[in-house]
Amino acid sequence: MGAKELLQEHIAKTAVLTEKEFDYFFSHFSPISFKKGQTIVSAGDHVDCEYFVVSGCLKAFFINDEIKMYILQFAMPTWWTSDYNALYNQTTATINIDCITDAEVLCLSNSDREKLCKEFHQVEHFFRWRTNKGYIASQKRLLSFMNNNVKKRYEELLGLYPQLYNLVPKHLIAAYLGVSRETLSRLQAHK
Amino acid sequence: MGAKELLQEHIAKTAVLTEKEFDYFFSHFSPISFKKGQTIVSAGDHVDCEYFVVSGCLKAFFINDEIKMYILQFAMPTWWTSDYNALYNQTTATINIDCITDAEVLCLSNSDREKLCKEFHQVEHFFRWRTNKGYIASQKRLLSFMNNNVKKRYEELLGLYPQLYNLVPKHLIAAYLGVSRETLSRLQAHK
DNA sequence: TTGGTTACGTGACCTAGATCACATTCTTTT
DNA sequence: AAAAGAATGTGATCTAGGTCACGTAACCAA
Repeated sequence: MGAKELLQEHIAKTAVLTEKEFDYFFSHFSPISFKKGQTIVSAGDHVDCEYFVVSGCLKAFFINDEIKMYILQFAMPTWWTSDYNALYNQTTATINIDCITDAEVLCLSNSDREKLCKEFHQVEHFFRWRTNKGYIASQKRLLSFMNNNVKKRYEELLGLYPQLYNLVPKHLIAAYLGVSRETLSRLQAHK
Repeated sequence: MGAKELLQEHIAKTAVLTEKEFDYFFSHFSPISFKKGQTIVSAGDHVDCEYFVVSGCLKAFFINDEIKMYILQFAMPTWWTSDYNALYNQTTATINIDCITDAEVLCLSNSDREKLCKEFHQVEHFFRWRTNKGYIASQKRLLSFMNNNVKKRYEELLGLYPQLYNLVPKHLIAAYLGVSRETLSRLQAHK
């Protein structure tokens, strides 16, 4: 499936757009291809776009004291990612986004999103629901953080996204779970 | 300021509604008063409404193993709260909401929200932005959880909401920070 | 193919914060 | 104002997970 069809199918789940409206909507997106390891957003950058993942896997992460990395999100096909704090508040990025694998994304600028939201009630509806889901997922993750130990959080993650196990290196999974790679490694040993 | 004016001023920051439109919008809200300690939502309940806080302070919390409490949110005037997971996915509540102080809220049903969003593009716009802010705040809190020790998180919280220090008991602040009350108490001792 | 970089495993030790136990104060209720 | 119940402080101990150190295996790139 092409990028356009993927986006169309994705949007259709929550918003109703005519073929013509969707074409217009889609015309605001720019496709970009990245190689494994390439950087999309660096801390300190001005952030102007958000990204819809068509293929591959990205990570959005925070680096503390130039040493420790915490992964906020693994972004897989049909997921959206950006530094939303920077994007909405017009500040520079505090997080980084790069490619765990080769990836194709569709890029939508902040101003185009706002324009499209204004022009089409259904587009505004779509983005409300998308953010809603993100908010609910984020609350769940926060709760899991407070309530569960590493082992449970690891099992929970693999339960939700089994493909991660083979797709991303273990030390990145550790960085998502907020533990050291050594601790994660020991978990697997004792099963 | 009355409940109506508070809501009107709150909405006006992100959405433009005529006086008449706002009156209609407001007619879907039911005011309710609660006493300190009263429960608004219990885990297991069917959740039908979300709540706009007019006065007082609520807490939204999760109870684990009937023992430990984790506070997801302190809800103060102009904040919205509910079990959004239950509300949007039509499942029963997994979290509880009750009153830390006497409180007045405005209650909006899920179906009325969706109806109003459909009827007024501006209302949909408002709810998109509200959720957006919530999402960004939730991401920040998650990051703070991974990145900071208890002391820093405590200072961060009091920096953002100084009024909490006198308003809510320390063991609830501990439950928000995800630490034991003893640890929080010791933090204060050593300054 | 070989040398360098990145990923992963594992032992030894350390520390932030949890848990348990009990004392003290502050609030309600009567 | 007294009694009961919350909220808080603080010592003694315990433990999940971090840190450091080192070894091995896998994956490139030249």
